Amino acid sequence: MPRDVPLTPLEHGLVIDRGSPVPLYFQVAQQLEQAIKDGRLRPGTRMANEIEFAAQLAVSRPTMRRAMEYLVDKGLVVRQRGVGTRVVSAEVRRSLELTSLHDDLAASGQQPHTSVLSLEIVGAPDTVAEVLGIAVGDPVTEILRLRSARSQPLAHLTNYLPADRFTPTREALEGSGLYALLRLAGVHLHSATQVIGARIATTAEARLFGERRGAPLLTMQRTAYDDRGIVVEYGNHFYAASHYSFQMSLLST
Amino acid sequence: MPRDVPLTPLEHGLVIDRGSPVPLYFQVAQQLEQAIKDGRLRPGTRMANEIEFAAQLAVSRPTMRRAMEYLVDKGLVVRQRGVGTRVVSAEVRRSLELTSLHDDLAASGQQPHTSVLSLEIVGAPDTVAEVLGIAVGDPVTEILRLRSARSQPLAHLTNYLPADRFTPTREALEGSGLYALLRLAGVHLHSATQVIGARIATTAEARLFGERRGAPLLTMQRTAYDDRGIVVEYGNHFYAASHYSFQMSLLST
DNA sequence: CAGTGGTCTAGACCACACC
DNA sequence: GTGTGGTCTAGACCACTGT
Repeated sequence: MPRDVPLTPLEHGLVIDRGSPVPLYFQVAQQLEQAIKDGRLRPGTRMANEIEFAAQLAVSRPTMRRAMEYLVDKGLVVRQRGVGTRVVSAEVRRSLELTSLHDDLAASGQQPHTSVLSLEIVGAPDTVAEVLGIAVGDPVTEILRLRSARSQPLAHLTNYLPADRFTPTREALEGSGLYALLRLAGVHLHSATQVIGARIATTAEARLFGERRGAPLLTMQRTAYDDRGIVVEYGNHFYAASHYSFQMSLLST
Repeated sequence: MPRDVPLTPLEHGLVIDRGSPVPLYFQVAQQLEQAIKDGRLRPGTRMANEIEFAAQLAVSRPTMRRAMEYLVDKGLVVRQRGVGTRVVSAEVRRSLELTSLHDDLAASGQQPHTSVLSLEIVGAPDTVAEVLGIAVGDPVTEILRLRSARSQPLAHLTNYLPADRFTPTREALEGSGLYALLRLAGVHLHSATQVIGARIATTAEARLFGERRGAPLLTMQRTAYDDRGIVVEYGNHFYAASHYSFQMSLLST
């Protein structure tokens, strides 16, 4: 009788709306996710098995199963055959709430301010042309931005986009992140690769951040791809290491 | 008739073995993955729809579907309702072959060499105790390693593990990565969080890498969690920025 | 042994994209 | 329209874990 801890009965207030366009599995998954996040399903508790859940919610087992898989993919729950399903610890959950492809700074909750230093269409320099897969001199949108938090400049961002594709306005760029704007413009982001390194600031770079020459900088180059494998954006950024670091979380396998 | 490009017929030599303990969906998924990776399914080609695939392989549609979802999750394929399934471009695919939670250096194919500088059980210093969730002074395994590639030292790795859990041998550590050893020891890794930053090397640190004081260092702190939310490992590392950078890829959403 | 999650089937209907 | 992927059902059997 593996009821070491009493099962979590379904009646945690889950309701499903069969008239909604939202898929059933997603309705269930989201409500369970919320229940975990606000503590109604406590860390370490065993959940009822999927058959029982399915029966009580009057959905089929595959549908219930899909909801569970969603939680597993999000790292909120661990399943073991023959054992059951448990909610992960609060600490792990907190650590997983960090983002990755999202705008770096927005997540850190420091109300960042972005000023556009420059926004123009230029001929692609050779390194940019190579990355974007276009010819040297082809028109690209070049965006230079300075990000600050608590009026301390933290990051200098340089981005290149193929000019024919989409060119944001200054105002839009000050209001939201580049990725959000791309999504609004109907670009289907697929994936990105990035390289993070470090180097020493030049005098001019250090001055940007109110530091001295020789200060450590974090650097990041990122290339973002489209659904169709086309490069959407190339970014070359540097950050004041004394005020900024990259935080990320990883799920196993 | 949306057959802009002739569908990829099933007969790319896929075979399934119903006697195998390997799940059907996985057999199919792996063979398709292989076909994409070695070019038999070329980038941009449309694949036959899942009904056709299922019929030709004599599996049910949900099973075929699950194989497709595996490819989507790996970023190898893009699906659009009403349109079809296409293989992503070769460039995107290559960019996605980079790892994340795996051993950093192993993937870069530089045949790294690891020397164990020190391996002992010590009382937990306060920061370590806090991260591992144990009391200050409790026994922890402390591992100091130096990683080199092409006989150039690149990284200084410091790890702490709860001593009661698992203590690797020197020999094992020189042969394989810490994470591989943990897995062999039956530890179910769940997730990890890491922080990447930069700073300036002290004289002693610089000497390790054959550099001068003031050289830029990349730093990384990582905390890895168990299935059950217990901290398995805490690492505090620094890297010679002139010879090392972190490369990673991200899948959208 | 009983209980759990993991796999698989053979259907069905729906939502969306394109012509 | 037609064709595609997205959702959903109601069963079945298997594999693993624990007692």
